[in-house]
Amino acid sequence: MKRKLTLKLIAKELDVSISTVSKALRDSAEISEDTRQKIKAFAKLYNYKPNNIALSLKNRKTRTIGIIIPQIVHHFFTTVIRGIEQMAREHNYNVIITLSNNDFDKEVLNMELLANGSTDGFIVSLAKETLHKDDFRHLTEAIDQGMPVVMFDRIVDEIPCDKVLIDDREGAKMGVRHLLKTGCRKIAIITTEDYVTIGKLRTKGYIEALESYGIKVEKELILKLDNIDHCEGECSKKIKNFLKGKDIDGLFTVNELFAVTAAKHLHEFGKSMPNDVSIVSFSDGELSKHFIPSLTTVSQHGELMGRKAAELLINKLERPEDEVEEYTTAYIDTTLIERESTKKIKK
Amino acid sequence: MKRKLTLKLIAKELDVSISTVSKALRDSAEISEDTRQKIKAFAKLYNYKPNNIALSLKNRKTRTIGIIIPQIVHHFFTTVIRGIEQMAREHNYNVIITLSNNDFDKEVLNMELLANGSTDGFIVSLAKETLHKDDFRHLTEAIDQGMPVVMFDRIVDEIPCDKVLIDDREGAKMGVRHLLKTGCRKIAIITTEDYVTIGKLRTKGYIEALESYGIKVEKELILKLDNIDHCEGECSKKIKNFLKGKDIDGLFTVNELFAVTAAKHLHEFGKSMPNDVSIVSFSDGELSKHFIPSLTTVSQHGELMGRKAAELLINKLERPEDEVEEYTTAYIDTTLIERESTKKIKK
DNA sequence: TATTAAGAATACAACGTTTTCGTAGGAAAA
DNA sequence: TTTTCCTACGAAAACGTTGTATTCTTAATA
Repeated sequence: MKRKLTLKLIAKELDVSISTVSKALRDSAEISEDTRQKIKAFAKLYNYKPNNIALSLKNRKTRTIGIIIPQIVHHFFTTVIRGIEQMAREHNYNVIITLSNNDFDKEVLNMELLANGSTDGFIVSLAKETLHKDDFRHLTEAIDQGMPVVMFDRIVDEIPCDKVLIDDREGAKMGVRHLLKTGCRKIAIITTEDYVTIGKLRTKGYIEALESYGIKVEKELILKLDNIDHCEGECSKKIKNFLKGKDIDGLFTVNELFAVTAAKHLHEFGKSMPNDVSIVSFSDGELSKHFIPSLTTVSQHGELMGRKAAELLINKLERPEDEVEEYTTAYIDTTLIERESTKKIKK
Repeated sequence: MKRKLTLKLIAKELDVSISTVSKALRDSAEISEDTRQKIKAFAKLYNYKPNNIALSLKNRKTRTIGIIIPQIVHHFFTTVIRGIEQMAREHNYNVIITLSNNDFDKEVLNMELLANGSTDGFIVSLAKETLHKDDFRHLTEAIDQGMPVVMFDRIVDEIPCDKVLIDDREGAKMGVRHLLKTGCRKIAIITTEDYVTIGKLRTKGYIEALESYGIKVEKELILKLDNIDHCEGECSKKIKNFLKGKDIDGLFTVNELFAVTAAKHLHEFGKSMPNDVSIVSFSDGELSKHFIPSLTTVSQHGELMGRKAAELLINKLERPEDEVEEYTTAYIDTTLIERESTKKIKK
């Protein structure tokens, strides 16, 4: 197991000083053409690569972005990560990903860990438990220490930092209006409890869409569930009970899982889609695409979101010292993707 | 923006030397009880945390594991990552994830990047292009430099390192035998070209299962496709043509996407599942669970795989210098998950 | 009283870089 | 011959740690 090549070793080998090697490799004019070539040839031959850790220490910069997210198994997050990765790569940054598993303590731990030298800044989507606890000291602390933070998706308004959001209200509105345009008039929604921001906003969009058509919002057509990562047992049962006997012709759900679970139960009740009930779901995933019938969705563009978040962070990281603090909140538009779970719009 | 607290700053503030601070914080007996308490109190008050970068440089250890995978959007990989994360956390290691996007150059780049000080070792699943190119210098180089490498899933035999594999042959065999047990006799397989190891092995398992039932393997019941990340257009068409007019009663596929695409076409052909055709798929994902009918799958336990890979790597990282090199290949068993796409076994 | 031992703190080197400053030696100018 | 100015290189500091070696007190011993 040979040791990694360092400037020191090259210096010793070629009988010059470390500084000379360093300068030669960085093409400094201080070093004669001859020596420079000799050193570069040697370095290339033995495949010298500077040690990033040493560079980080020296520069007090790591060129690394830390991502802190609740769950990687969500397709949405994976697309966001891809977006961040892309943008980071384009600007020569690396990316470290850590998972909070929706656990507050782990989120705090992860941040502290990364804050101690491993990253220049953070891109964060908060754990559910954190939102519940309403405790954001780990975030404010990082910010106080001069670490830029960008929050996305699961954010909290009070924290002074850049934010990237899906335009949830507008998206839900668009989705529900699509149901309305295709002729649905009795539209239910399956959403999350209000403490989950996105659920709240999407519910709002649903209500606004109905109102814009002059349709009265009926409480018993709204089902609020805990936002969990699977929808079996209890959750599935609630949906079943909610749908049973309801004479709806449209259904809007805030995520894919609610949609397919509902579809299953509707199927059991002998209802067909889209003829008896049309479905539109907020979504990020593969499920809707491959489901039979494939689901019309309000698509979230996680990749764009990631790119935007990374862009904001990198801007902050590279702004001159004396620039005034200023925080942006960016909204990522959603797109309606028409598939088989809704009828064609009547012309 | 206040600067991060360092030993030096504490030393200056308390008017002692840096060494004293360092030692006090590490509870060295060299420092008097008094001074120790004073320093620890100060450090705690101002929330001192040692700088990991400096530690890494000093110790020539980062306590970080680098994961290099083709795609994070695959549910399978996300479960593997979770397993690695878990095990790493338990042993006080961090995890850095980078994506190759199935691109050879990016894989090489990523490895070089991480190899230059950022990680102590690697857990790798090779990019498709890398397998195609048959060029593994980046791996052997890392290994030569004393960086332990563990390969999983997409491996290559020649590289001297630990490996973790799904028992693909056995898994496929189990899946196909399940079809046989439920009464299927004319079973097709949709698999990948042989250069993808897992496809090859799963095809082998399929053949062995048939043979164990004394059923002749028919070439026209085997469809080999390029292993791609989506199955639309060309790929979907091939499957359609393959299925058209075939009088099969069972279908085994090496991944979920092939399965649902096939299911769609069978649906179009008016065939019902599982009555006309039963389906078993190798799988890792959510799709099978929520598909209608839900798919019987050979499940892969990515989390276990991740845990095992991390365990092997950490073992290598922490073994004494003089221990003999020895490479393990671990197999992770698969489990058959019965769902609605197959009939009940006749007693 | 002089020597030693202990206890308590500090100095220093090292990890691998980059960069600022310094200087040796030679050529050109005075 | 002396002075000046390049050219080409090297020494040293710094980033934040830690471990070894060293120094400085003070108290105990001969």
